[in-house]
Amino acid sequence: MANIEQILATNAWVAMLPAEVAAELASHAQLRTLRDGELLYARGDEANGLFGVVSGGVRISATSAEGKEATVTLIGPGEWLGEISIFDGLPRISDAFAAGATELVFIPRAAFQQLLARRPELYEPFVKILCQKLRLSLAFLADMVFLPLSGRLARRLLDLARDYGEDSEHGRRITLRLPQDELGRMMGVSRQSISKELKAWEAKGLIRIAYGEITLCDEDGLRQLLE
Amino acid sequence: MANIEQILATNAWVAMLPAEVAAELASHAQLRTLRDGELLYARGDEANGLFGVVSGGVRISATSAEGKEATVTLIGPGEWLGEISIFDGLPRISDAFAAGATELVFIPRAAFQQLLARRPELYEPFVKILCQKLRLSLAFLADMVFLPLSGRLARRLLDLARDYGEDSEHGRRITLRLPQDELGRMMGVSRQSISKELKAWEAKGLIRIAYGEITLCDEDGLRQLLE
DNA sequence: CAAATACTGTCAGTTAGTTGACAGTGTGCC
DNA sequence: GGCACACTGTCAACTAACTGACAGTATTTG
Repeated sequence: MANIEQILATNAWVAMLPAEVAAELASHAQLRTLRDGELLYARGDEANGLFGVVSGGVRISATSAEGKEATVTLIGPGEWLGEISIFDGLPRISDAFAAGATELVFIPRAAFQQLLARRPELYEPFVKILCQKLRLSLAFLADMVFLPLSGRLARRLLDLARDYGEDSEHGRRITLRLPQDELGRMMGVSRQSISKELKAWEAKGLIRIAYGEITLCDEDGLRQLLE
Repeated sequence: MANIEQILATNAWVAMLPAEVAAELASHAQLRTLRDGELLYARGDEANGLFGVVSGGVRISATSAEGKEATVTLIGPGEWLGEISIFDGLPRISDAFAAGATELVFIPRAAFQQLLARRPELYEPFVKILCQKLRLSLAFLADMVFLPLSGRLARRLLDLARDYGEDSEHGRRITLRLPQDELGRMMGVSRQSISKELKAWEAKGLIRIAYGEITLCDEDGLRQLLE
């Protein structure tokens, strides 16, 4: 239990809370682990609780009527997921899968709700998270309409490099396993379109492509593609 | 002042609140009116407060680097706008214009924040509104990726007919002024594409087209376009 | 080690949607 | 009534992205 409290304390959002509220939150939290690709929840599931990523990651995705998949976003260490259904009580809107071996903290809905009623300070950080996600999704919508694939892809790679990158010999390397068909699912385009775009950038020296791996050599050059 | 309290009381979200909290909210609210097309706020503005639509409507839109406009959503009577910036304190992310002559209630940010601290019951309805908007925007994103224009347009017309429709001789008429170039801005496509699609539907008897006005004759037929 | 699997590159043919142009029609206003 | 303006319909030329196919390379597994 002390373990969970320490884990939660490292979270930027929880750190905003008064110590005793954080402790109370920790007392209801459980640890969960998932193997790569394991389903955490599916669209339409009842809201069972709130998850915080400790290590690994969670891929949030949607599935079309014909079975095509689109990756909406990746949730990394220190981030939360599942808040929407917790607050409004409606079913999950997306699917969530582990991206790599993943550790999570889980806070059951009932415990969270009771805590929320007793400790309204809890609203503040989680409302900020909701706002952040709303801003991100509106920005993404605007990009969908205004930017061609090249711009959207450049933005996504820059974001991934910031959140999941490490500096290497030739530039910032994205440490995620990132096959081009997964990038296609993130951007809502075909694998072939991604391949063509990346290949053109490699020829210009903007990036380096390896097997399931991308390194950004010229981040400013990529930023110019956003206009 | 009693006037504003009555107006607020008709709002579904405010009705969820204890009477004295609603009264306190009303005591800080002001009435504002806008002419058609008038700017309420612009992207990048400081968050000055929260708005509730009493009559008329507000068009939330985004502008690209090249000056193209996209309509993100319409906010109608009984709905709120501007919550994101109120909760997180960051600048406005979109532009907001009056769609037709519009009456609003305005709650200044400072008053709302103080009230929120004193009356945490206020969080509940507004968090639900945030959740609803997040769900809508995720659903719209999924449609963008999965559905062709025909499906997205059918969905939008059905939604508009539900929110702004009246039953008429030939079916459900959308009472908004709805020129095809505005529909194009809503869907992120050109006016010509909208015209072509609507014309094809009219030929099949699904809709009737008039000057700035659309009537849905066969809503089930339109729903089939969503698969 | 070989075999299986995962990933990348590329091509040809097709399609959905774009822009720009222009004609025609409906509405509101002096 | 007639003019200005807003809105609709349609065309041709173009482009981005799709699908399906196939070859080639890297990595993992038995």
